[in-house]
Amino acid sequence: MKLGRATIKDIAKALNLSASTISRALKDYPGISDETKRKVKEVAEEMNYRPNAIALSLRKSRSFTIGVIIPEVVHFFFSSVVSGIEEVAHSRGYNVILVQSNEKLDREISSIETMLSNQIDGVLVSFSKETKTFNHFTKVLDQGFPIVFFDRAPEIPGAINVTVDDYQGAFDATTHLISQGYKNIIHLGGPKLLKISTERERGYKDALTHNGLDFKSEYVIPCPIGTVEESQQIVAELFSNMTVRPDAFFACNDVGAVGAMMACREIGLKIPVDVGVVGFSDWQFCSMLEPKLSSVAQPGALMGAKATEILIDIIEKKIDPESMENSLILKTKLMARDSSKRF
Amino acid sequence: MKLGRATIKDIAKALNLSASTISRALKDYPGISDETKRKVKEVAEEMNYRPNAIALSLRKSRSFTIGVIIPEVVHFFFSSVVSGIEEVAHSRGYNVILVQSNEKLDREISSIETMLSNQIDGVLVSFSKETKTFNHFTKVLDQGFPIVFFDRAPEIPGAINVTVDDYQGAFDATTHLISQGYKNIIHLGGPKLLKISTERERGYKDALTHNGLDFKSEYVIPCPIGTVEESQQIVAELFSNMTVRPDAFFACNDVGAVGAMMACREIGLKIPVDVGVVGFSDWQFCSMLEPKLSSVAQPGALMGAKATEILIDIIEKKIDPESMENSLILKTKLMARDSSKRF
DNA sequence: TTGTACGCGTTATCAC
DNA sequence: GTGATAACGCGTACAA
Repeated sequence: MKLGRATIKDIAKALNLSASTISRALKDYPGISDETKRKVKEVAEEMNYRPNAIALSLRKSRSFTIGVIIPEVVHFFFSSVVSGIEEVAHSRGYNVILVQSNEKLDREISSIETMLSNQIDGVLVSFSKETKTFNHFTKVLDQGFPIVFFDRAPEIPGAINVTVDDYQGAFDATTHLISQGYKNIIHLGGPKLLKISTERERGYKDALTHNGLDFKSEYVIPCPIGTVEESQQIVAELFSNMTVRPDAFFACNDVGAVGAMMACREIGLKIPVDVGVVGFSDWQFCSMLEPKLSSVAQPGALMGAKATEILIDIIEKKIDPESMENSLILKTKLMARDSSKRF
Repeated sequence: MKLGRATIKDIAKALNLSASTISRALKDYPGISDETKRKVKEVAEEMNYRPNAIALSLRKSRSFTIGVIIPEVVHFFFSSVVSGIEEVAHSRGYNVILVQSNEKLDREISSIETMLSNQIDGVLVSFSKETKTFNHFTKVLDQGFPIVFFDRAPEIPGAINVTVDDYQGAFDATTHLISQGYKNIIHLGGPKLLKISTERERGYKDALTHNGLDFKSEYVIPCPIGTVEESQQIVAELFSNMTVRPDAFFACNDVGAVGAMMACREIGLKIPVDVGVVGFSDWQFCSMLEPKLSSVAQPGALMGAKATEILIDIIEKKIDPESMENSLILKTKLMARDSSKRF
């Protein structure tokens, strides 16, 4: 009874019954006298018995636990996703085990290993910036282990991916800028390796040509690090060097957009009068800035929720991974605020 | 071999050896021929054997997993803490299982129950705003189950708490405002139930009297909801009603501070010239605002890391919870930025 | 209505 | 050097 870890056996001894009777009584099996059930439950309560989930896992080869591998938690988008994941998992009776890769490939690899060792029922993954090959995923995937990817999803045949429509989001944002009369729109890009970056760039490009504007490759400027300082500096240099003056920025993420806003303010350009700015992700702080930053909202919590539902459905064999649509693309929503509205 | 879940027994059969030999060979026990070891490891690799952590947990009554119960993940401070927790846990060979209470008491209660059921080795807790009684903690604590509280910590005798020095942080912030010449300083308070709120208010009060200013209870204004809109509205009303014009705000959190900034801007007051503002927590966006918001930085990741170290030390009996200091108080750091600097 | 025996995967212990 | 057995906590087919 130490540590309140009373087992079925302990109850059995206390009542002079067999372990199986206790087990059955606790689960209201038919064929156990009400009297016994009552007694058993009473004693169980007294000894504060708690079923041992580990023993159950071992028996059923199921842990009712799902794993989550993300680059980092301290990130508005990812924490939103985790929130959605946790919510759905909890409501369906699953625990969530969380690992950050810290954008490192080796931690990503070792994480799935531990997860498998721990008899995790399935995992949700958004891979690291370092990840270029996917053997560590396909290997376990081929063994029938359920994995659902979200946001940063690999192009593996048969992999199930939940993403947002980055292309459309970027297209909308750029179109919006054009509709507000901006003509020289710079795109501050993200890490080239990630599909989300290339998709956003593609949306930007198509929106331009679709609206009769020229796409100029020198208008796409990568911000590999992803800090405010970086984009602020890049934009500042831009204004001092470029022959044609940019009048708008569509950034791959909100942090980049903030940098652009700061750089503009520094050289005395007014937003949105002189320069328009739109970000991507719609982090909380967008509406706290002055002027309020326009941004493309990604449904983070919804993404987490959807991905989790799919994963658990696969685990519980409610759907067959072979026969399903292998990608779910969620809609983004342009939040047009003061930073890009001239009219 | 289905699902790559080869067991020791499978290897034993394949090699015509006993399970115990395999177990020993895999762990390089003395008294096993090198030849056997080689073969065993080879076959294990081939069958891609992975030790079953669940079986191990059952045997050892240890899961090498710690639980984390927090109000919500989508929160800069808490996600920082989680990051620190995950980091330390990982480096010491522990998994992290995450649950959000969503500020609900009942979810908090059921969470510890599942954790105990899952043979979690110990938990880290920051309780919900709803939590007024602590029986659900003391009950398991008394059974010798390791719990370490962080940030929102209860006043239970013997409970181990890791917090930041809210009092000193508030004292510093208020003193800073005074030193900049502000005289009518309003405190935008947080939820009364939380000790962090009362401590911050106490720090504010003491800083005033310590500097020869009067503390007026009507200058402490609660913001129970905690949204930008709420504090914005409260501050706006303040300016229209109060006889004495406030010239500074020390908010219990950054969101409240932003609301104050917005309200001031709306009625044409310049920050920091007319009004000074300081927040608490130093969220990422503070330095993205215009003017940059001064705030009291709390070491979130460090707090998570420290709490985890203590918890694991207790679990591994490296320290005795009875004989240790039962509270660790981390220092805050005032980040004085443009929103409060007149000189 | 209740008890017995077995297995989930692993390892410590004793035996040969 | 290696094997057999028991035990961790639980559920269940089979017996009584």
